[in-house]
Amino acid sequence: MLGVSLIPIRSGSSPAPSAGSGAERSDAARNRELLLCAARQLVEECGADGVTMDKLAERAGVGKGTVFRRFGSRAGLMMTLLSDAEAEFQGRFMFGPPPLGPGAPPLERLIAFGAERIRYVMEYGELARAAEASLHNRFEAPAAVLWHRHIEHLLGSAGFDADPWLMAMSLSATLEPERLLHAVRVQHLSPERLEESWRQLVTRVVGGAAG
Amino acid sequence: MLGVSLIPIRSGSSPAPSAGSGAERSDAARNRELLLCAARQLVEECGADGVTMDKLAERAGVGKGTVFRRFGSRAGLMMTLLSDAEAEFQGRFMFGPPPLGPGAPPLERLIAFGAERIRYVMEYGELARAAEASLHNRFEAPAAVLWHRHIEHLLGSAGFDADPWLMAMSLSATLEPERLLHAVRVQHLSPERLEESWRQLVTRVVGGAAG
DNA sequence: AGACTAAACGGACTGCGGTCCGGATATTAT
DNA sequence: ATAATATCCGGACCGCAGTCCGTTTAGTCT
Repeated sequence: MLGVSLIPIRSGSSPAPSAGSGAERSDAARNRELLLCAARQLVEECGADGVTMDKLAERAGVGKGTVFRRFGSRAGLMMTLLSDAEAEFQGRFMFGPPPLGPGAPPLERLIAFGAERIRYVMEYGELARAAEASLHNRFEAPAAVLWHRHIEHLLGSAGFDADPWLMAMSLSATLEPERLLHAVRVQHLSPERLEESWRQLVTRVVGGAAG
Repeated sequence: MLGVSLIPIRSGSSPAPSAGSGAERSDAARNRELLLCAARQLVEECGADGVTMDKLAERAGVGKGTVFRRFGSRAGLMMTLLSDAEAEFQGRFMFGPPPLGPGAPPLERLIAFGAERIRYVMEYGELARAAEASLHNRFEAPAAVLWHRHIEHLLGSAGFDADPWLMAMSLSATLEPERLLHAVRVQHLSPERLEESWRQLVTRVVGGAAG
């Protein structure tokens, strides 16, 4: 097992600086707090899709440049807002109790992973969608890479013998927020039905054999 | 079999008006020709991602409003540019020779469909990606609905007995242009490897059975 | 031909994400 | 305390997709 570090995503509300030489300047820290607070307010008021960088800057009482220096982009802002929930989810499927965490058979872990992911998207879907929107490298995002590796690893453990890397890509595609949100919110499919279909999918992929 | 109409997408370079009372006005027809011609030039020069609506309007010598009246949106423009290739592809998998068209066993048709789709994306991927970008209802686009129904139908014919609608959604997700382009252009996977993984996927999905 | 009308035109305008750089400020060294 | 400096701030600015509405024009009717 590789020594993968947990939570490679942006530090959430924690005050710790990322790296480099000196610590974070006090005004910068203060502004980050203001921005995160204002952002959460705005998400609650307008929904994730209704949050604009201008509104956020105005609400927090800072300049627009400050917003972009802090978060890099709109997607970066959304990732930051998600980071706590994301870290908690990562902890559960990597170190938590079975069937999601280690201890259960790989196929059951895969099934549980999909089910948990669907629930996650039902709760944070808008943020998650916004976090990967327009990002030219949404597939390289640390969280996405981690999920991919996890699925790939479970496929391998379950005895899947043909290109687990690509199969993990296909399975990840099924669980993308945009698709799941559309299925539930527009086409009115129940999350339970999505979970059952995921179960069918992974069971057949792991179990079946193709010449 | 339902009487699905072929090519429900935007009429390409054909001069025919869509419907309604009167025919298309002559200046409108002239401007559409100018716009399509200019658009193809720009795609060749700048790539699909480099085409902006302003550039297009200037190149065609028309106002910006005209561009949007004609195509509705940037995505609409891209769909129009794709319509010929798209119609040809649709014709092939619905009425063409086996194994893609009718006559071959469903599983072989599914395998061929993925392979052809991958080749299609290798050729028109940028346009296809741009055609479904930012569209709030990319999943409702006529072409996407048609593919979905086709896959669903093949799954049913192959004896798949559990929620073919959702399974078709998962399979479609694997074939999305953005993902395939990223796999080939950024991660340098060969199209052949993608095709083989698709073959594994559909074979297992169709063949295996899950309690 | 001349008047009438519905359709098409065009470009100014808005809102957005993102960039840039001159000026302000916190921190450190003296 | 004062000076030096690296960092941060702010908002003007850009390019883009998409909208709006006053103006022009093609087709039609007399």
